[in-house]
Amino acid sequence: MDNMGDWEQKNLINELAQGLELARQLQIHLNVPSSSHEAREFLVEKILSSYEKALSMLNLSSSVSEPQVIGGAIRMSESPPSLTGSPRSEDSDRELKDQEQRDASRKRKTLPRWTRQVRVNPGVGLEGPLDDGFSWRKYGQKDILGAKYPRGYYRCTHRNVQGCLATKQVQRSDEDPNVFEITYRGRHTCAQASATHTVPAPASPEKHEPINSVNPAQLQSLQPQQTQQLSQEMLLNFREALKVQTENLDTAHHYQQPFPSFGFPAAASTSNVKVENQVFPDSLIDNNFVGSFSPSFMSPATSGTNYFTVSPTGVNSFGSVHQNLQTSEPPATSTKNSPTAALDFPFDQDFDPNFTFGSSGFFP
DNA sequence: CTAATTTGACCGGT
DNA sequence: ACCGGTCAAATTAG
Repeated sequence: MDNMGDWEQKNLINELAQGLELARQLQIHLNVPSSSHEAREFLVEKILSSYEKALSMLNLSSSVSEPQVIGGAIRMSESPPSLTGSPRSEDSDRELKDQEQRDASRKRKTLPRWTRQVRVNPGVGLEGPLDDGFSWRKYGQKDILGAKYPRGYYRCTHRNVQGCLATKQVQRSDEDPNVFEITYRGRHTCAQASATHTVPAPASPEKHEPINSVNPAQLQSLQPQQTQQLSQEMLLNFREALKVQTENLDTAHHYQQPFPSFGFPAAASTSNVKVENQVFPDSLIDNNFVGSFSPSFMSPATSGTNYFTVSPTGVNSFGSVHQNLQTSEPPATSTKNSPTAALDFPFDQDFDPNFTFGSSGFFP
């Protein structure tokens, strides 16, 4: 438990320390009226980058779901690692489609799935969910029985290109238009830096390598053995550093997940994270399934939803407040329309981008 | 023009 | 058969 962990640990400490230092600088900048917006934003970007990397290193993936499996039964559509689009015939002729790629690979069981309940504040100017920079593309919408609002289905934009299997579902609460349930499923395997992640790499006159662009080949060749297993002290320190309070909520059964969700835009007041179903890697070949460090600081006995509340000390409002929330009824266009909310969250379970450090990159 | 969304049908598990 | 999830043609947006 300490072989390659040291290296990761070191990097993580370094990353967090860097984030801390950057945050201090940002604080200083905030007190100085002569500081430019660019400088501040730059610092924010750097901080974000640091924390994101740290989180990636932490490789959030819980193990040991519950004794009782919550009807997982998630069928995966065909997602062959190769070939192009498969023009499947549809409604007209169902005779010809049978055995082909329909059943391509059914080894996929249940993907890890976790749900966040987001509550947005209507009072603030820009309410509405955040956009973490992931590119989502809506591919469906369904009316759910018993729910007033339909559920939107989103998938990663780069699924066809890179085979990113990440999807999410967004459902609005029945009565509170400010509460959304976002269920994420699968992990991003694509290069997902888009929105406000543009680390310009200030002073590194060495090489000019693409920082954000990740080669799919690189991603695929990433060995799923590099992020995991940190000492408990590490995690504790990390958690304390983020000043995250974890409170136990009721709700029947859901495993807790160490998601130190800090720094949401002012809109998101509370984020509720609950893991519905966690699956251990079946064959370890699919994605970067690594996971399984056991977060011992979380009380395993308390099975329930956990709220991560960010203490309003100093950490808040990171990221950009892009919103994509439309809550209105079109006049009378088509049959039935429904509000669509697109939410995004900055964290995944584990993501291992290239290890190119933005600025203070040191390499072994 | 391309790309994303809309929307009804289809599919598979329960 | 029902219900949730997905596909893809049609439509709309950029």
